[in-house]
Amino acid sequence: MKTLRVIIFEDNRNLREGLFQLINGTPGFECAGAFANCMELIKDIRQTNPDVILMDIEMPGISGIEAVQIAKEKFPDVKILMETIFDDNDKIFQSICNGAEGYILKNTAPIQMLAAIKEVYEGGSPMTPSIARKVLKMVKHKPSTETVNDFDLSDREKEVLKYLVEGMSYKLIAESCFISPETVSGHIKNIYKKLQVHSKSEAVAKAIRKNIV
Amino acid sequence: MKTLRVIIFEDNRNLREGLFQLINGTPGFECAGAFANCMELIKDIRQTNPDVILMDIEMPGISGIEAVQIAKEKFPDVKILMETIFDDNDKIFQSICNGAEGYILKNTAPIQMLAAIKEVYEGGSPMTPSIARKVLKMVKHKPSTETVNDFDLSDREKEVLKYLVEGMSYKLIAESCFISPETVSGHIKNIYKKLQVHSKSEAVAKAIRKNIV
DNA sequence: CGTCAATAACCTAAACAGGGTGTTTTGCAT
DNA sequence: ATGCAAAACACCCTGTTTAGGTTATTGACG
Repeated sequence: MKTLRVIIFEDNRNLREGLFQLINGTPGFECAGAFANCMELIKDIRQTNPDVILMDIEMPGISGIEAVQIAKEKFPDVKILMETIFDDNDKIFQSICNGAEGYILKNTAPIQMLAAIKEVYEGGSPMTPSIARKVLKMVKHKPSTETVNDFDLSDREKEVLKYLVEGMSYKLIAESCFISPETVSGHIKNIYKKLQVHSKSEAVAKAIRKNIV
Repeated sequence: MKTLRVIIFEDNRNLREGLFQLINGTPGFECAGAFANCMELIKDIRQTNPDVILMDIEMPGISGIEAVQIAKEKFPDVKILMETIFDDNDKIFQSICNGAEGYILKNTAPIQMLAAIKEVYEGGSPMTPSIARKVLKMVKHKPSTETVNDFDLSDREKEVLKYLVEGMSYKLIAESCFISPETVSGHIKNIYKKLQVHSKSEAVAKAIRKNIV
């Protein structure tokens, strides 16, 4: 199996050197660089050509979160494993949005740290359970898309509503459904009653917001 | 430390009995029950009073996903660790929404299985890296609310558009803005040009979808 | 001084909201 | 199978709203 090239961005000297030793001392791993900040991020990455980057979230100057964004833009294939002391919701969320693959706490045992490096390389997203817990809460709370409510619309009414949302006139809807415009009008009257609205635009807004479309 | 009471819902007999042996054979763990289906879910939980439930996602009759919902409703404090063969996006997502805490693949090593049980009990959300990867994608893609695009609408135009989305007629908007209906009409013409639409409903749909409101 | 946003007005054809009446289809229960 | 109720269909009428066009004044900004 290929030896994994790893580089480290970590401002704490002890930790940085500790990780360097750990990685270089383990068969199958190789630490191609260990840097105290991200001032020369692009250059550092280019010169070391890593498979995986270990990135501290909290760093002076360019933070790990910004660094992820920059690095991912230039080197989309490199896997990034974030290291953090605090499992702060906001920072995790930002890192995710910027494209980091894994998230582990710094107090993770060395053996698991190495396992995590290997896992990000293989396409997984290792994360410590406490961080995973927070990520789950994000997933659970963000898409507040529920509303089983379809307001008792019939199939035909839903179809007509869909066309309404697309901005079509009664006439166009009639053509799409192969029915007369008057019938469309009839359906729309019923839709309005069921949604309790009085205009196309209100119906469209409600349809989108309540996710009926 | 307290011995963890675990129960299992798993239709595969070999796996069920294997897990039962594993858990009962490990100090600090105790398997209080192992069931082949969720027909008597509530009764089973009440009688065994578990700390953690190991729940197979794929089961005949009541699926693990449904079971999570039912169980969490009656016993909100019990931690649930889902087990699955396939890391199917949709099932994971549903389980999360129903409130399960952890997600591991069935081929996870026994030692990690036990670690996962302990972790859910302690408030974490253990998950195998491949599942975590999918969860991350959900977080990352769900709030796709970006679109810095506000289509160069002026402040007044945005205000008018906001009222449009609320379903107001030109006349009502005019009153809300203390301007004449003709002026509203003028603003709306400009809005249509900028959004490249030709009706209220299209404008409303675009405003909501592109998040201008 | 020119440009742009905001304001205002007028016009016309088309579209819409809301009300009614009536037929055909179709699923469901007796 | 028979018959009811709910959908889907179709048409009419009336007044309102909207889309799209033109034109023009004001004040702010560089």
